[in-house]
Amino acid sequence: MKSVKEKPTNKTHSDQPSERYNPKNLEKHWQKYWAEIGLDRTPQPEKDQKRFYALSMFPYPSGSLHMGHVRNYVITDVIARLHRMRGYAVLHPMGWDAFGLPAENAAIDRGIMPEDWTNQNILQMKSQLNKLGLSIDWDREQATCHKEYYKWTQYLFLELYKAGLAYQKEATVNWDPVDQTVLANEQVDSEGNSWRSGAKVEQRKLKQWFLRITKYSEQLLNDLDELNGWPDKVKTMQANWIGRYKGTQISFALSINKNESIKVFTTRPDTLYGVSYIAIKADHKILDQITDNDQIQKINNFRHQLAKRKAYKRDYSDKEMLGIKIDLEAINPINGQKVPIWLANYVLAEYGTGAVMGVPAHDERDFKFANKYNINITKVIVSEDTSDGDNPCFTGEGKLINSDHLNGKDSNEARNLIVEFGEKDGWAEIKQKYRLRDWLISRQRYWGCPIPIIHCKECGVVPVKTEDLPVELPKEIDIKQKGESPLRSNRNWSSVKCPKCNKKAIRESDTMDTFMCSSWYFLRFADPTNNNLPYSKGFIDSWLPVNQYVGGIEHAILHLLYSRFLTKSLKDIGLHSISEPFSRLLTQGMVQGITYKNPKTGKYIPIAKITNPSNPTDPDTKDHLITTYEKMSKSKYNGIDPASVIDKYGADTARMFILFKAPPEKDLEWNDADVEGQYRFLTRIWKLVDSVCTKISKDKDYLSTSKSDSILVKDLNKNEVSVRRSIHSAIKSITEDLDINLQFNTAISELMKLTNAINEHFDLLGIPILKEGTTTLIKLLAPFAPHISEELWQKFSNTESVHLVNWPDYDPEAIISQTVQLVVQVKGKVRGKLEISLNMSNTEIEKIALESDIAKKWLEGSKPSRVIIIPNKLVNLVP
RNA sequence: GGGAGCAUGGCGGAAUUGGUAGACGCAGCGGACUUAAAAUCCGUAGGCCGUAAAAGGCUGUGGGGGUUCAAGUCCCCCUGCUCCCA
Repeated sequence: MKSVKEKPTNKTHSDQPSERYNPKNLEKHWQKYWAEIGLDRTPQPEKDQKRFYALSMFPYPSGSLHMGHVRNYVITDVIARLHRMRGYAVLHPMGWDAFGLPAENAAIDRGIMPEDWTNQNILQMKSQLNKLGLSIDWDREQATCHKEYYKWTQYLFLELYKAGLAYQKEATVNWDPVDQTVLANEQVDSEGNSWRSGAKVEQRKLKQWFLRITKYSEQLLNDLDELNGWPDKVKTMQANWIGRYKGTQISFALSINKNESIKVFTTRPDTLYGVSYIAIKADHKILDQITDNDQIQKINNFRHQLAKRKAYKRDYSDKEMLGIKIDLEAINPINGQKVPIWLANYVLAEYGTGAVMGVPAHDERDFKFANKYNINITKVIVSEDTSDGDNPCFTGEGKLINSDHLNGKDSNEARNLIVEFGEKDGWAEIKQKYRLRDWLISRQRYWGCPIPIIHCKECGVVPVKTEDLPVELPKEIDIKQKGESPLRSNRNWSSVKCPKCNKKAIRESDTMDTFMCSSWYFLRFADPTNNNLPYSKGFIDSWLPVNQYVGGIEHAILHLLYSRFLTKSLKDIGLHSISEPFSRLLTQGMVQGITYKNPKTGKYIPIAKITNPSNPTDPDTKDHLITTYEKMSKSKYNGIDPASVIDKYGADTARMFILFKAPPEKDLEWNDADVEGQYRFLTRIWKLVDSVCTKISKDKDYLSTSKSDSILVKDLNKNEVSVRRSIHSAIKSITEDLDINLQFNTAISELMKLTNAINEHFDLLGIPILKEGTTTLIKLLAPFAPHISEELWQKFSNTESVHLVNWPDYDPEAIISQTVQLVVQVKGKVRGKLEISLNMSNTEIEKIALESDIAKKWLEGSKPSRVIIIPNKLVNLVP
């Protein structure tokens, strides 16, 4: 292995490659060298130096690095390396999203403490990561489970608490009976199952901590417009999640007590004359008006009936509708008619006002409910389209009937009139609502960040004093404890003195949702060792927002929305001045492995058992197998271990493959043959550089005269001009692909084209152009395949790392060709091509085209009626 | 059910945003080197017709229609797939 100082020109002067490409030794060597010169460390930016913050979503330390991680980190590494070469001060850090359930499960299964298990995994993954040659500044590493970090998570929680953004309330929550914990709405799928355990989620009432994200609904929605560097898809998903909608709130007074009213929310006030009942949720506060014991008993029975069903509230659609009529009546404000009030399970408890006006003729759920309980149905809208005239439940818009003085008006007009009248009369109000709910952060688990609160009988909720932070997780813990949080059962830990009155008090035993820990880590990276504050304002304002954030699409809503919320709220608290955390976002696709499945048994077959990949069969049953690409997982036997790929081909090949195979946002199909293709390409570059060095060392003329390498364009031969064009157009397109388009696959294909172009004309090229070509190629390759680039760079007697040299600029003159190909079309069809000189005038082009054999053949002597000319490109003759 | 997106050779994917479809690579085929194989190098390649071979022609970006001198790209309809929300 050569050191940096050795001169490559002293190598064997033979036509044979003097040394074979051996990634294994070479990569280890350069990784060590980069560590020594501190290449990866974030520099103190010089005055006026531009900064660039590249960040991958930090991983959960599961203990093993998978291909999804590799893809993620290689992408940011390419971008980080590019910007370093372009003279930016680059921040490219890494950390660990280290709290969470798997650590507790490991503790339960294997008796290892969550902390030890996590720390071991971090060490292991870090060493795996380092084999990829990622230019990560490990000096800034953070792990959310380390007290140096979670101290500040707690600090931020208290800041939110003081600002009124963290609060506690009794709430119906999603309880996971398997993991014995509460889940956020987002962690429950549409079937009502836990995202983690898969268990059917139950409803329970518990006192829980919430963050008031809804205060920021409007900002979170409106500011999406400013995120030009985000995929539209993610913005749409967030907008839908926040879900702003407009409607009218209408008050229905009670017939027995006009001072009490039920507020309903509707988008269809035009159907107000069609209201035949009011449906309210089973715990609506209007029920306090009921004093009759029989009634109260009836209501309680109904509540029990609902609780037993464990119906998940978002999953009402195909559930049986249940309701009971109660002895209260409401008054329809538009006509003074009395309408019955029903308790109904289809009224969403946490959404809207907890009450709806039942208009069975024009709402499907109301229709279903009214049919079941024989509630009368009044039609008030008729469709103007006669084809759906007989539909008993018409949800569209139309003309009003049975609506007194509004008869004959259309829905839109009627809506406006009713709302206008209601507003004047005081029973209607236009309201903007959001689907977004406050963020439930309480978890009844051990391995999470403790909520720094003390409950005192005298003083109530008391925040832990800042100087007492962090509230550390106790080491002695019975992790297998079920039903109650293990923290609460540890009385040594949970019994404390009240900071205010010094009397006996109890610690909050809930820990925070891990999304809380991961919603601010990108801030800490800018000021990673601050002992007095989570971070200082100056560092945030100068390094953030993150210039390029890269991660999986699965975080499109939760992580990204929470991070935006926290960034905004901490700005309002005054901790920094930025209002959005990530200015540019790339959501990379999955890495999929080839998967063999027996369609009859449904079993997955390991690839090792496939004897004939073109006609795969089940080794046991001999059935023909179906071949697909699916997300890599152990159960499908389709995973590829990054370590084995690096062992065989080197990290550079793995990086090249993963970048070349598909555009970053698309799923990537792992394919061994393509991996070899990338290895071949790197070997081809290796050989090319070797040949150039050999040619130089044999050229006594060149060596003795110490000729300058600068290129005199006028002296170049035709081939040299063409190669020079390839060099400079490669610089142009690769720079644009990396900086603007984030198209790594096309950037690599440009590298291939350049390599091919130099190889093709090799013998006809002078040494200066060969040198320009290969050294430029090496510089352009450097962000993608950093190790081989460094090795090849040093063959040209360079003493500085290739990763510290300037990214090449292209010469616009060099790209221009003096002749261009003119496409000749006749009636829009390509009939031939002509070589013409650059910037020919339209008249000349027309003349040349008309005189050409192509025109003679296809026009058969007739004059074209029209000639369309795109200069330097195309002429279309229309007969 | 609502919303968004996608559909290009045997495969992964390109296409300056309306101007040469299939860049680049993989797999394939033919050849060179080799006793042989691997590796490497050279050539070839959408489909169909045509020819001894060429030349040449037709057709072609899921299907149908439209706008335009010109459509993978824009518009309408249909089919299929994916994602998000119910």
